[in-house]
Amino acid sequence: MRKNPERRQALIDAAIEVLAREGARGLTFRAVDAEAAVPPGTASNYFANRDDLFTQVGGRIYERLLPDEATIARGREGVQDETRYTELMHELVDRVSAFNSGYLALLELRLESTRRPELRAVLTKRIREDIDANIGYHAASGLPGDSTAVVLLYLTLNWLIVERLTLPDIFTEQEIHELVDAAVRRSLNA
Amino acid sequence: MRKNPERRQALIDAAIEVLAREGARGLTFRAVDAEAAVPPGTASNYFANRDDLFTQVGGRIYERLLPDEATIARGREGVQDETRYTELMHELVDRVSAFNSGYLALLELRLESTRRPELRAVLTKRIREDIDANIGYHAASGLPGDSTAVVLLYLTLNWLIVERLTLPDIFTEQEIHELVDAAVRRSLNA
DNA sequence: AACGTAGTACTACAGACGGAGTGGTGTCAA
DNA sequence: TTGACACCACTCCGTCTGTAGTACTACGTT
Repeated sequence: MRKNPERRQALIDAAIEVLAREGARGLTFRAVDAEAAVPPGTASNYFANRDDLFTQVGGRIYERLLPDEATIARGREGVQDETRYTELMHELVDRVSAFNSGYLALLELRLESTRRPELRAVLTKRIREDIDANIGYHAASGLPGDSTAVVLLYLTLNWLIVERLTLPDIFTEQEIHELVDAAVRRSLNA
Repeated sequence: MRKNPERRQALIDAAIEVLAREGARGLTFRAVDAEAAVPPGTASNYFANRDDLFTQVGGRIYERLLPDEATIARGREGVQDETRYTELMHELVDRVSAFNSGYLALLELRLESTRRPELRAVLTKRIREDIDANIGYHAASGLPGDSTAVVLLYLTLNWLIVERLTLPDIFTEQEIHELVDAAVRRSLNA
């Protein structure tokens, strides 16, 4: 098991791209090597087996989907009114949709987690933490809406992103924009 | 291309189970033959190639997820008040969650459709029809809530099912029940 | 400055698996 | 007799995992 952290991270990021493009079964050592443009056999040195590969990707994927620290800080300061909150949600949906492969990879991991207990444990922990963090931020902002409202908004926006990424012809960009607006409004006026 | 419709249907239903269990890359002629307990080579006679197999499954999966005609008729008659509507939504979520493999298979198909234009076209058509039908039913029921409210409810319940099926430890059954209640209430009181 | 050692990058390969596709045989009914 | 179909056997091919082993590099020791 090799140690070089940059290389490991590069391999995991490559694995995310492979996951999104080829699906869970397509995530193989060879494919990761090729995507990361390293000699064949390298991934095999960094991950004990495919299970380990999935688990490590599951541990990292969420960090890549979340906004960076600066954005979070900026967001936390600025959320005082509904307009700003709505803007932030649009930003969220756009950012996640823009990191196309990241979100698709997460979906692949979710499906794969029905077959891999270790992966399921990692994902459950990460996502639980994210939901709790969102509830916390919202509570701190002082805006109306209890934790149920936050969770419902989380659910709605997630599937909206799924629709946008997997079947983009179901809703137009215009409709998606309006749906985000409506969802946020509903969440705050409950 | 063989014609026997019962056999074809049995093969497609077997394919749904394989999809849910093994993922999209695991959906092969061999696997379908084995799942349907027919001699190897049979699926290969019924589907021109893997693309065709995916497309035909995509055409059928939605029929299996939707309630049968009788239930729809019963539902359409009975939806006069919020209580009954809420009951129906619980039924919906439970029925879809119960046909576990069907829903997981649909998710696999969605992800696969990013790679297969024909499949994407079939799924887009089916799902568009379903959403429109839901909007129509709701409008006919006379209950409050416009089409946006129906779509938002659709989005929310979909991801709730995803959470329940892929990472069952995120929300307890109790929480899921309450979230369905809250989502329906919010949808009708907008 | 020469040498040794550890850690890592890279290569090569064995062994195995599984899939697509094809051709052929038997059977039954019109 | 002819045609549609179920069933079966077999081949070719690509790719995967896991491992063994070599090459390179950096660094510490003498």
